[in-house]
Amino acid sequence: NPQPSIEVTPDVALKRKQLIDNTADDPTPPAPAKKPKPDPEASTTVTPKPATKHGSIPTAKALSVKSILVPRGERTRANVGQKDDSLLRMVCDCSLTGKVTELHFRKIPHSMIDWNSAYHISKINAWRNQIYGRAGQKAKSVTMWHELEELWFELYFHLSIAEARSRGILLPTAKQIRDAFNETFVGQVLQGKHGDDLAVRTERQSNAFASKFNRMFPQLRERLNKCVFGKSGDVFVPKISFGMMHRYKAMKAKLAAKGIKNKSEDSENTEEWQQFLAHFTDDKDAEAKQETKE
DNA sequence: ACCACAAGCTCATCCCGGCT
DNA sequence: AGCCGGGATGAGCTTGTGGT
Repeated sequence: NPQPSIEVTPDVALKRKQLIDNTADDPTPPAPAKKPKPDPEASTTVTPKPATKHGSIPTAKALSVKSILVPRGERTRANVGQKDDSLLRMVCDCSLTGKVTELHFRKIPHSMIDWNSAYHISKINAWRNQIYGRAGQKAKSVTMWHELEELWFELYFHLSIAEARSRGILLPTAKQIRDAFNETFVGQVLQGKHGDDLAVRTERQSNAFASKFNRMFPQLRERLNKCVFGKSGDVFVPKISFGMMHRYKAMKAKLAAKGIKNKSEDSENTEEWQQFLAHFTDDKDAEAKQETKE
């Protein structure tokens, strides 16, 4: 998969380093180039407005003046084995000016497109779907996971582990966990990164919930499984309040500030962590204060 | 329940026209 | 020419779905 030689000045080359990977005419799958993942705190709900923003808070002007290229007609997609050159262009109306713009698929030279190649078809659809999506013609909507929701998962494991160490418990079913989660979050208005109010939380459905749940904190899950192995008892579902989540978040921040390696998954042995957990659930007063502060 | 993949989201960069 | 601002575009990631 040789890089094409593109003549550019060094600084341009630098700026383009990402782009070069995919301006390549070579239409074979590129090697999965990894890059450090950004702060995953993002949590937004799909809105009909265009999602593109800069890091800073967008000005009212920027929001209201935004124009969108709206593709004409229904969503259509390319299918393997069905040649259709018309899918390589999209006629769009500019939502502001009404100007007509025709966008063209550029990823693969048209003469090289193999309509029997699943990879090529997928590239064409990725391009088309991106344009549809920007115009608000979504195929599905997504509610990003909020930091507090992820903290909930983390606490679920920590509290269950602590409980399993003190007595025999039975792990709840996926549905029981989800019900507890939804009971906590549904109807809540959480705040985004910039303190903005997000849309009211709605129920997380079983498949999506399980999908997320199973991806989170594999080490903690493993530890919990070890803790309950060979024992039995009542089903235990920890009760997790927003006050607990906030205090847990604060504690993590404190540890991080002290330079303590703060993968909570590894932190069971730190003294502070032990102490924190010990007073975590019975410290109702502190919690009540926390909650009223919100 | 798990896995593969489609679709969504954010961010960075490219691109281009207008202005100085 | 160089700067600026905003639209266009793609990468790289997350989330949700559907088949098995």
